[in-house]
Amino acid sequence: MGTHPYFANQRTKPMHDIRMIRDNPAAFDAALSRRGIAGLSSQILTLDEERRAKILAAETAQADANAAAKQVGAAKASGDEAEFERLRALVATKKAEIAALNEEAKAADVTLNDLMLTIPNLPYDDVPMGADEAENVELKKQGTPKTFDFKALEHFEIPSVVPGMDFETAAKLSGSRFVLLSGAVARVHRALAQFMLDTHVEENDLIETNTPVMVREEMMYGTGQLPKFGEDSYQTTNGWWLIPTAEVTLTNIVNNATLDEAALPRRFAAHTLCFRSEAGSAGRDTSGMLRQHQFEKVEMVTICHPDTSDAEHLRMTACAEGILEKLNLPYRTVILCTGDMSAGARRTHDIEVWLPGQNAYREISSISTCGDYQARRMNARFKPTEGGKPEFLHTLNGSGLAVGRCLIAVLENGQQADGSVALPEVLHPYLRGKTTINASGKLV
RNA sequence: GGAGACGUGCCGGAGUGGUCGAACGGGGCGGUCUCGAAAACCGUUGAGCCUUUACGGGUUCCCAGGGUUCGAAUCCCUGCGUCUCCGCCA
Repeated sequence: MGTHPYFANQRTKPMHDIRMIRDNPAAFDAALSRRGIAGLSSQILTLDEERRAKILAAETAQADANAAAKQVGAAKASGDEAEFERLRALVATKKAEIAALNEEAKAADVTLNDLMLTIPNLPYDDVPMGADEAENVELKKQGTPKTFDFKALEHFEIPSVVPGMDFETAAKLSGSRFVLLSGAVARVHRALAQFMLDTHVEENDLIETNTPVMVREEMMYGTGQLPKFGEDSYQTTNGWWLIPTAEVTLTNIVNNATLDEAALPRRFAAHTLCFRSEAGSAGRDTSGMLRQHQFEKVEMVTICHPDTSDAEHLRMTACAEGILEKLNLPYRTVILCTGDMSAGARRTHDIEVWLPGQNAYREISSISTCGDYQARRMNARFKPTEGGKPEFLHTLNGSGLAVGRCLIAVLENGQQADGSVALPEVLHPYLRGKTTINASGKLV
């Protein structure tokens, strides 16, 4: 297994800071052990030493050759043919030596990088240890699930919703895991997206952004979808990838850029389509529109100084929670344990909304701080105001929120005994004052 | 889809085989002048890696990869990208 071409070009340095590992191998091992990975630092450092020795040898030979090559011109100019020939031969000899040494140096470098690529990000100390989602820790519970004096239905069973949520026709058009919304349901779906984006722009000070949904392959490496998770996304015949989340476009805004520290933080929000193959999800959430190949999401991304990323993580979480609170939807917020976090995250908060039809909390937002993991892959840095070398930025991303899942939550939580749905007050202005989907599916 | 041009530092833009990490201009930073500011003038201003306690030294990078050459930003090949004109089109 060789290094992927994208990483072979040396523009990026995958995720881990080798200097940090050299300086404090014990801390590195300790953090990884919390993810169930045994001490790797000694293996890494051995490879690192070998790599540096090879580089030193290659560069020394190169320096010799350069010195000789420089004198060649002078020898020729002064007419000293013998000296000219001697130097010329010397450079030729060195050249072969350098080629061999370079090859060894490159091989050592590739070996080290390949190992580093397989290592997940280090969890922060405040992330609870655990094997799987059962060991996630609840941080907050907001709102009380409403008790219904009738059997709460799932969203696709509610009489007023049924006519506006057509899975059969969607299947005819596109297959399974698609839905055709119409009438009041489509309207409420649209209203939700508008409401979320407006709130983020006007109250949370995020920059409204409208992004492409097809991207170059390189961008999928920047945020970490590739090389390992390509089967989760779709690619067009001419090589573009359909974004599985606007995290890809919003975060890669700073791909290969060096920002002024004064320009930080940059906080973006975008409402986009998202596309996911849901490979490996066969049989899960097959009814209703909880899990689709195509869905809409309002995404938040923050690019910030390393010192502020913890505060930004809390801020972003609050931005997402605020949407649910305005919609009067009960939710709980959990911090994912080490075993449930994705490879790129250093800390993740999940927000789960109450779905009466399922009698359960279900994920509606996932908010992660990636530290400098993505920034290293993207080569995204900032120049410190007080001078000095550029440093890697920190990046965060979170849903704010998944529009389709939010629609489900609004419908299920608002359902009434007569089959109608009472809509949250904050949506009324977006519905020209309408407040309810009546039992026959009409917005009134 | 057809035709062509181009890819250089924070930006604009020179450079067609050696002395080029790269002219010149702009921007940024520091200074002189000024009560202060502007203007003017002077100076300074890329990044990665290796090495060094440090000062410093070395090496690589002019889209990427390969080739020619004693020597490449400069020549050749391939790929990627951008732009312009025509056609088509929401």
